[in-house]
Amino acid sequence: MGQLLTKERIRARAPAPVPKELLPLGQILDGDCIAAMRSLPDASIDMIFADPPYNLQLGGDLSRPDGSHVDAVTDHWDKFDSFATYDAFTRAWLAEARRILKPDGSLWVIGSYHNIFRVGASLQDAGFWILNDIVWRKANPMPNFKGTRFTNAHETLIWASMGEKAKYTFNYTAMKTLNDELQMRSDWVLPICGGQERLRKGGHKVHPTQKPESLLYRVMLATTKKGDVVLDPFFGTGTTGAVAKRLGREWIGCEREGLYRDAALERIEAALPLDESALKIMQSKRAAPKVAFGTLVETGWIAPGTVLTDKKRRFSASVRADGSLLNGTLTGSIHSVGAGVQGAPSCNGWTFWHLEHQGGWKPLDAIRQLYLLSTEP
Amino acid sequence: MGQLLTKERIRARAPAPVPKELLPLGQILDGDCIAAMRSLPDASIDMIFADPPYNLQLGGDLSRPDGSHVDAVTDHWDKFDSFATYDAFTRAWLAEARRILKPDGSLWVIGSYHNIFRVGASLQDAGFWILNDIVWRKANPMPNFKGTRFTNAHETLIWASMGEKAKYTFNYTAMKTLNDELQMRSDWVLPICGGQERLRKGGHKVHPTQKPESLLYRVMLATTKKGDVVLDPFFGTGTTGAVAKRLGREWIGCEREGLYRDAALERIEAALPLDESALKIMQSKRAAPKVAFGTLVETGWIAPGTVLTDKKRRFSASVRADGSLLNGTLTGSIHSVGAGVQGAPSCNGWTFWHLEHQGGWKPLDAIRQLYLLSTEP
DNA sequence: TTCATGTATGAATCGAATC
DNA sequence: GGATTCGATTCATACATGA
Repeated sequence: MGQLLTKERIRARAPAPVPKELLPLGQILDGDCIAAMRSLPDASIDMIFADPPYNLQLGGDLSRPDGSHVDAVTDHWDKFDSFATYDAFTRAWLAEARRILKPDGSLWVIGSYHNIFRVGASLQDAGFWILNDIVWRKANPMPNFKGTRFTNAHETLIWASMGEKAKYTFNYTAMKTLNDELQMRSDWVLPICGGQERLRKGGHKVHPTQKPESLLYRVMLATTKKGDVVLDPFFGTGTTGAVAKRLGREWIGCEREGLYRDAALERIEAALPLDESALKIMQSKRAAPKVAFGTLVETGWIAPGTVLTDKKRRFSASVRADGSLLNGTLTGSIHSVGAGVQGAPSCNGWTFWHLEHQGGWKPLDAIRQLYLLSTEP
Repeated sequence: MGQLLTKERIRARAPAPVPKELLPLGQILDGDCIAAMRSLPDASIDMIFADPPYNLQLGGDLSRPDGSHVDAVTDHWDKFDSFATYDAFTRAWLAEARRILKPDGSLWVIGSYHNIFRVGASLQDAGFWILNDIVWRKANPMPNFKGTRFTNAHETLIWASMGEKAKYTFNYTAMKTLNDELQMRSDWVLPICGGQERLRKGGHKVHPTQKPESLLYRVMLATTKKGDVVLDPFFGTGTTGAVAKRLGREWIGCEREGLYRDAALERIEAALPLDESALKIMQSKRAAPKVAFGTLVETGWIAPGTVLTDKKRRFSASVRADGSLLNGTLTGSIHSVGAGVQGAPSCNGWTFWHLEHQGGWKPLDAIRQLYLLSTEP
């Protein structure tokens, strides 16, 4: 078993695989992740999922418009002196990760714009070969309260093999099935972790950055086989372990905070392998195609300056560059200006406003339908 | 003009702005982008949009920091050398970009997983401060034909200011309007460039990676003002120039391929600028002319003695002749009394205090809007 | 029980001008 | 340059409360 010299091993000049009995399966290694990984043998892990500190570098306190306080990530483990310090830390854990991964294993890392560019460059430098970058589009992100930037509504994952020519596992058909018979894309719409799933103690969240199980579910289903060994060097409250158990994968974690370790063990203990019907519930729905009026302006379907009227041509308004309408001194969205000219409390601008199109007088909604048709796969 | 020492410039210790007459507006500079940028004065550009080469194999497009040409990378290239060469090239053009950007200017870069992590890390190292990473989610991407990875369905843009404390332009309200009254998020769904928009010659596309105008439209509408100078160091077939002309922004391009320059000039020549009224965008209150509460009292919009309450009528205060409020022994501005009655550290009196107006219960802000409309030219 | 309403909150690099 | 003042700013979801 496993010690025989198979054709594949000879061709790959790979050493004999490490027997699973020598690995601390189903255990959370205490302490610093680099030291913990050092205790593992070479080429023994099938997949690593890493959620390292993001190095957020937050400024002062932040309040919502209603005056309530935003509970930020201020934990000591997210603090680094400089980019150089963070890079050194990143290179160190990536080197250990590379040593313990099998030649046909793969690496996942998740991050935000604060750290992901540094991590991505470092892992390329270390010899990893990027297979995809995946965008987790959050269905329900925190808004930008001060109106100073775009709402930070996504995080980025990198999926990489051991090298340009290295093999890796990708369950293409499973992904296609999960995505209603269309190829799974590099952008995934998933909700953030909350509700029942969020671990709480005394009314407070146990970990500030607990990841949703749906995210790990898709990662593991896509890029590991049943029985594979998955390592998470930043285990936290054990989402990776819980999902691994549910999907019949082996897991190993590294975590230095005792509070997190305890919560994770309790959680994983309670996790049950999923049956088929439960799997279906985990599937993500495809994002409903939603088109903002501004998109039609940006994409040239409706030119700025176009004059819109209502069906009976009693009212008119002109389109501006940002998709707002102008009627005398009245400006705003298609809905608010539609309401304004009628003196109505509200109005569906999509059906209220009309324009000349191909010889006919059509509601905006008809243009939106045409746009949607043109962008369908 | 422009050479006078204004209050603002003295306070900011900024040098005199560069007169636009000294800039090659509406021109495509021939040659290597680094050399071309070197011909531009310091602190003269409001925004840079850069679409650099994505891949090391496109070695022909690369130059060394000294501007000399890098021979095509052939069979013997080594991965480390290639990344290092690409990084050196990136650092070189970023350094020039930084020199010519105004202190309150901003930088946009677009890339894919092949290069964006290296570019992102380099621009952080150069002192740029990332404001957002933006995901361009392609509505109609190329499928993954071999079924070996996830469909690569997005590209990444980075938007960065000149530094952590630097100012920058963000037309928050215009973006919110463009997105049907919801904050614009960091993930943008836009179609790829095709159909009529795609430049072709003899049945073949002129440029392999022509960007859609809708993408540049959103970038420019969000982060530049009318009349701003936009530079594109990798001009290609001139999408940046065409959109700049349409939106009333000035543009400068750098492009070494004569074929692309010719196609770009022809295309931009044909582009039609939007007229003034269509160009107007929704102004945020920050940018709107300020109205003091006292002005509403002075001009009779709100009579001294009027009683204001909060929305739920828990608190009340009366208006005094000088525009101050009175609540028991508490007196002061609409903001400080609003904060005082709630025991809150701060309060926006404009939205907190309400009064009876034309049969309805309206916030002070609504009266301010009416006043502003009445005074508009 | 169901529905309507109110409140809490999530990896956030979140203000600008004047004194 | 630091402190102070003015006043601009939120989306989706979960859950508790009350009708």
